[in-house]
Amino acid sequence: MPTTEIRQQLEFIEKELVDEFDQYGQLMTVSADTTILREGQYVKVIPLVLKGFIKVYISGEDKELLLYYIQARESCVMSFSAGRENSPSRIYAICEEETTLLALPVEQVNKWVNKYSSFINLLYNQFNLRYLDLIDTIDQLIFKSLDVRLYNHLKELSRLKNKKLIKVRHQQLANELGSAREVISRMLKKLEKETKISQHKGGIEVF
Amino acid sequence: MPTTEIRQQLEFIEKELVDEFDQYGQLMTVSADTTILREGQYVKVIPLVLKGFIKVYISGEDKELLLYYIQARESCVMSFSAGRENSPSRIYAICEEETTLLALPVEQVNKWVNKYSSFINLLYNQFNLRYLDLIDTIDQLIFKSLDVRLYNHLKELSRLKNKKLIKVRHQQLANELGSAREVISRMLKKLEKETKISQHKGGIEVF
DNA sequence: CTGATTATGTGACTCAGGTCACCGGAATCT
DNA sequence: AGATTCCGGTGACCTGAGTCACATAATCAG
Repeated sequence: MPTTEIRQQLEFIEKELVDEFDQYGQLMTVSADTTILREGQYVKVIPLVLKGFIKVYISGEDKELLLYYIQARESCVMSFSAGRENSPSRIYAICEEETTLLALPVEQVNKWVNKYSSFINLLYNQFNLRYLDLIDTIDQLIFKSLDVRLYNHLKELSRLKNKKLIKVRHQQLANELGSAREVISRMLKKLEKETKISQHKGGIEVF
Repeated sequence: MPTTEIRQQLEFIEKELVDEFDQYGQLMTVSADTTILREGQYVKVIPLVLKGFIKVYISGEDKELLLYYIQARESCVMSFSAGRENSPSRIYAICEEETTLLALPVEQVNKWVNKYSSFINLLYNQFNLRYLDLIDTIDQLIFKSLDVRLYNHLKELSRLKNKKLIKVRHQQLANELGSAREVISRMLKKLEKETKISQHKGGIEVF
């Protein structure tokens, strides 16, 4: 990713700060299906996603649950506060597609917070986003039935990848929703009958 | 609550900042069973709890779910970022007991963030706490069965009120866990059989 | 093309937890 | 004291969703 393109991506951040990003941050490209953070690990960088996205989830024995996605121009601020407190991660983070991100060292971020007033706005904004994501996840878990959750998830995937046709295994959907494959297959059929989606060999189409 | 006592409570915050709290913050005592924030409302102050605690929950049609408690010396930072973004609250906040808190105006907090470096640590710390609370809630919802959740909740209540004997209605426990009264009654019986708790007229005793 | 792997479909069963209807006792009211 | 309301207990039943055991497809490697 050429520097000019990055600058363009980050035009919502003041120029001097982007200069510092250049100097202290590490630009990295993560290949598809790479786990970048595991439960129990300690974080010392905060990622700023430039291209692609990061999927964040929790995992228990033989089951997992999607928490949220971090998209381009967003950041995993929670890893930041965890890093500062030196508390281990409770979550897993994986890049499903090739993803470009800027890894910013926690100590530098600390300094920037004091130096650039716009930066702190960015952080708060991100805190708020994540918080709302989690609230939404909880809301769906407790108030919505699985078919609704599945449909919402498909819409989210469609939005995220900016495609109508989603190429994804039933098993993966099951994992993301903390359910079982057979159940998802059945629900997909049901959603198809309700003409909310349609399945063909290419993938699932969301209406 | 006399000023000296408040100072004592806040000794972990630098003196000059507490002076500013004095000047700009509003000390208030909220009587028991008062809702201080509803879904859809906009927040313009951030509360710092001095005594008692705030219960935070979400509510759907005919069902609700406890998210977390805000104890003494903690703050509802999420309302802070929401206030800044001017996004409406997704949660409800209620004081079940008489609670003393210091209401700090969002604009002032913004200034203090730049002025007092220790303050920002406090904020991050709180962000992290809330984040972990939510993750834990989700974790329990998806990975634990109701009896375990109930037991954990009772332990939490016991810890929070610093009492072995908890005076609480079955109906309220049901609300907090997003379940039904009959179910909770049954589970309490079960927990009693397993000698994890015992019920008498005074309330529930947690071992 | 063929056999092997991987993905999906489906019926039968189980089970946690929610719902309903109702009861009896405790507390509160008048 | 008698009535009323609140709270907890209990059995019968229902339902969403997970599990098991297979049956088909679809895809892939050689």
